[in-house]
Amino acid sequence: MDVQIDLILKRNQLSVTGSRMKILELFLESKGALAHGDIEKRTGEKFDRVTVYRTLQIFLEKGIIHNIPTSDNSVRYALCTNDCSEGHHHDNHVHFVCSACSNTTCLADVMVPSVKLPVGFSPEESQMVVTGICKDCK
Amino acid sequence: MDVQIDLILKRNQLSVTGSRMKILELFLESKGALAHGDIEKRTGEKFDRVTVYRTLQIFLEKGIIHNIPTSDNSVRYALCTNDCSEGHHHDNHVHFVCSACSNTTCLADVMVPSVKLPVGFSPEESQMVVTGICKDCK
DNA sequence: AAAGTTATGCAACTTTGTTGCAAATTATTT
DNA sequence: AAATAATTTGCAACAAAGTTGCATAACTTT
Ligand SMILES: [Mn+2]
Ligand SMILES: [Mn+2]
Ligand SMILES: [Zn+2]
Ligand SMILES: [Zn+2]
Repeated sequence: MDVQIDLILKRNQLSVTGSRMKILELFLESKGALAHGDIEKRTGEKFDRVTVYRTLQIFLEKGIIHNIPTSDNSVRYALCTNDCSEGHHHDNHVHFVCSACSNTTCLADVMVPSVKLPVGFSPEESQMVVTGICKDCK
Repeated sequence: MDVQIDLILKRNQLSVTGSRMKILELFLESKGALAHGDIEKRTGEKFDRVTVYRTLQIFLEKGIIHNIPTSDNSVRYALCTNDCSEGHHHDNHVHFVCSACSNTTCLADVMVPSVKLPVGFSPEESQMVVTGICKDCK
């Protein structure tokens, strides 16, 4: 695990620091997505709030995590599956938000379907969020 | 216009007040979606921030407006096309966010396609957001 | 081990959203 | 049309979320 964490950080030209290791570890352990608040809780107030913000920010830029669109004003992040790189994300899978446990899951095997847009609109990226009951809550 | 506004408010058992009329008017005029900030700007600081929050809140509950999922932490609202009622929205159309002008458009004619989920997941509602270049910016 | 580089934590601040309550406005009744 | 009842508004005070500059601490390179 520690080796993997080290590898991911170095691959992205990030210096290996306590907060980055710990936060990356959280993402690797966690099945679903994490909000800023989750991370603060699970790190046990060990790191400054500003550090958490900055770490998430740089992980996002580097393509280590991606964020997930939501209807409320919460911001959630999940680990990128693979081959995402600086500025180029390829996590075009569907996200599932459970209305019971409110966990957010990356459905890595479910691709976002393409839709036919009205004339004049040219798509760049599509995101899809499905709410409902997850497999742990049914 | 004024008659229409009056009608919508009364149909939803809302008392007809200055702020509600004005904010509803903004939605009727505007082609795209509005964020809380847009509304504050366009009303010209005429109403208290709290009033705007509460008005949006009740419009949402009544099914007069719906909110649109975004990847950043912004909250955007758009007028419901029709037949949405208290607690029951039926705006299952695709939303388009322009990366040039950053306007958000309801693609009322484009339905959100359904996807096949892994076993154990039961869907309730699906939302889809497409980013790209809109017809005004191409 | 020392120097150079980068990240962290603190403080101070801005923005965003919430709550209680008295005054004002709107709806209803007489 | 005036009085009463019900609802909404704005203010104040607060809480939560996010940002920025800068000195210190930690990490990396030599
Ligand atoms: Mn994902
Ligand atoms: Mn819409
Ligand atoms: Zn669940
Ligand atoms: Zn545009």
